[in-house]
Amino acid sequence: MALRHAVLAALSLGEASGYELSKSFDVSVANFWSATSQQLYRELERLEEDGLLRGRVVEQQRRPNKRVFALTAAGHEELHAFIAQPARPTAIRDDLLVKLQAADDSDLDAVRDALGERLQHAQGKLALYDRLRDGLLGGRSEDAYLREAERVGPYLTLMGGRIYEQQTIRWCTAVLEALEQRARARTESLGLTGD
Amino acid sequence: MALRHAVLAALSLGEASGYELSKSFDVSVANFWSATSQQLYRELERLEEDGLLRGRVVEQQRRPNKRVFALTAAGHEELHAFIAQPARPTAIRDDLLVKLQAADDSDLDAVRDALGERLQHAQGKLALYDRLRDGLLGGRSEDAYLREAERVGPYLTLMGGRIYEQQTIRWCTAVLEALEQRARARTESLGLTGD
DNA sequence: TCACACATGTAACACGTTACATGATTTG
DNA sequence: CAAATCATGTAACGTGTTACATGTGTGA
Repeated sequence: MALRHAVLAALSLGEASGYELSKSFDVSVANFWSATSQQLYRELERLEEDGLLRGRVVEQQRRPNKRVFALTAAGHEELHAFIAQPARPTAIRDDLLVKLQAADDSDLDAVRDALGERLQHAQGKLALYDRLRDGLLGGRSEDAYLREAERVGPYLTLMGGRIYEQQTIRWCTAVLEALEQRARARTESLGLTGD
Repeated sequence: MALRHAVLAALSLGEASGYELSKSFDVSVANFWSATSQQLYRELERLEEDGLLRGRVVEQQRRPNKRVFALTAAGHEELHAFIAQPARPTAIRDDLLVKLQAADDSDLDAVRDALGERLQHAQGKLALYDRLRDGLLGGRSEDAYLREAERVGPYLTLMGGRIYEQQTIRWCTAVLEALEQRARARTESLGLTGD
């Protein structure tokens, strides 16, 4: 029951179609949960079967019809119950960390590449989050927004994502620097290592 | 092929039994990948079948025998290949963010509890990582360690975990404060919101 | 003596990924 | 005219979680 609640959370802000959800759950956009469109279509079916969502077909001109889903009362209840229930710690699982953990000196170039890619990706996401943030704030200050807005969740999760990407950028930069220093030190003392 | 490489990475530093691995892959200890012991035993079987590991039984007095696994040459090759291969962005999936995203004012207490728990957990992990760090450094400075140590991966992933927990602590604290300010503002202006 | 650490596993199920399929409309 | 966007799905497979099972030795 994991994606389930993420979908309910997304729909708690308003109805959406599977396709629309698949946009905001995309790995390179998501700020609180990610999933493929295939997962979403499957989960939406189940949620409707279980009575937590209701879908209706919206006919469109010049593009395919879509099915738009909205929470039912049961769906809202389920969400409140989920929020109240104790959470377990989140698992760390990151390919980049595995690579770094296992790398020896012969892997240095590959690891540097991987770190560079991650760095770029984090910078892109940070820029995206900043744009989303400006959109949410709409000219108001953060303080004013937090006082006045009806729902502060989306803003606070966005800030979570923002801090996460900032930290990723700092870490990648530091690790790249450490690896370069090490590489320099190694070439300067050729053959004198490992004694 | 995800856990697979994490296990190979862990064993690249030296042989270990399933039980020993299950300790370091525990959610509340892991700094680069987490998994349950059940997953590990299953994966170790497969890795041995595929010739990437070799296991041998170590007989012990006063406790059950254990099977200790070590990388084969093929295992090392597989690791190098994995490190060289391009990585895809990591998915964000966090129950706490889902809760925050979905929360309305009636959920505030539950969300505060969840944030408090996460905060405590992060503080515990940070303290643990600091102890592990001291152990790795063994009195040397970070600079010296990065120059002299044979493998810097474990230290750098540990620093990744450390930064991650520090950032979590900062974020939780900021969110808790924002929620409290909001709660105060709400009770002061009863009934005047929403216009 | 009761709980916890050590040590390994099976079985069933839930969740996530990848590949494939279809077809209209808009943009370059 | 090709590519991207809109829109929904099926099938097969790989990964992760939960519950259960077993038995010894150590410390409170």
